[in-house]
Amino acid sequence: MDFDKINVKKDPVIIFMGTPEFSVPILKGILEQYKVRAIVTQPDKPVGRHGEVKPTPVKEVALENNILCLQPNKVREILQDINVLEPDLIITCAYGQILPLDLLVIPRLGCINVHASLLPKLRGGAPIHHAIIDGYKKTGVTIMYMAESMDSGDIISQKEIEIADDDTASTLHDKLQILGRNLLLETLPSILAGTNQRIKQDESEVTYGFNISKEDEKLNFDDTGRNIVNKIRGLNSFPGAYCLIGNKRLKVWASYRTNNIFENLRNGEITKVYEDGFGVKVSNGEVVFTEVQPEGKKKMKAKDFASGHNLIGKVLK
RNA sequence: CGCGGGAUGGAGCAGUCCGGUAGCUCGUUGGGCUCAUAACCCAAAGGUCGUUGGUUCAAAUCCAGCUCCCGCAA
Repeated sequence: MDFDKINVKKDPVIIFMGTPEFSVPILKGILEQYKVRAIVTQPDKPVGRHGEVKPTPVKEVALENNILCLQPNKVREILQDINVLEPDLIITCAYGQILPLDLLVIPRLGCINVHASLLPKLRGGAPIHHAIIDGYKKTGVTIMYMAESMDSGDIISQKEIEIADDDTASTLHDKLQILGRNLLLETLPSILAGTNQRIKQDESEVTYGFNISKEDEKLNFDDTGRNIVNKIRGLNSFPGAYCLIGNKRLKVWASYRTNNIFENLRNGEITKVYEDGFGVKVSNGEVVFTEVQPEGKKKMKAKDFASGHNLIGKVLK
């Protein structure tokens, strides 16, 4: 039988590249409607306290669905394999490595990426965290073509979302992964048909949200209450913001700011113990910690922490 | 065998080095004070000190093993 003559649409050959939890709903969304020829993800790495080697969340989906899974240390190592598969389209989402130009030019329809911000805002590896830390009022997801320099490619489609005052990086992450899945599924037909739009990024509007560094996780009580609270919720629930009490780390998981002024206290000094936590003096007022976690302990209500420690007069750093 | 902290009434902690009556800040319950209160005062209940074994006249405490929890680093 000659399949070309009975008008059977050939499935596009799609390769998916992604790694963390964020990519999973997006990959699953694709799998509901399309075939995926191969999945590329980061190598299994030792994770956790005992160095257990665990597959990446994306690899688990590949295994469940019996899809070819490649885990090169460097993408360059699998250029040949990708070439052989003759992909029509490569879809990436939080893969974790820069794709070389040699790879970008392989698929007939190009390489597209699902990025968790409204590009050109927040290019980089941690757009969700930075959207909150940097005090953005809204963010979103972008489907774009991939270019050689990071997150600079032409925009295909975008969807916007408000950042709520009680959003954390974690809740925003969950909202954006759903938004990203929906937007990708809406956009894919036009991409596969070659009818999608393609908009250049406005370079004058570019901001960055690079990966979180150790220094980013440390609270600075000379900063404003607003910035401190944003940092705390922007790093919840991973990796967490911390400060030092004595020489021990204290992670801070939740907080709010007040307008109370304590002029004769130093920045970082405990102000008061309240019903729902304890206050810390900051440059322009006070931040009340409501959930904390000392080294070696579980998360606890800040009020409970205060019960077991005499905090008045202590200074956090 | 990566480094380290921890397990003590319902919660958070002290006590362990140097063995000898179970302590602190809260919470809960009852009572009192008050126009009133999440404030204050008084009282009560609630713990075989993670687990197993050892040493001892005597173990939360010393010794050995085990289980579970967590921080750092990757």
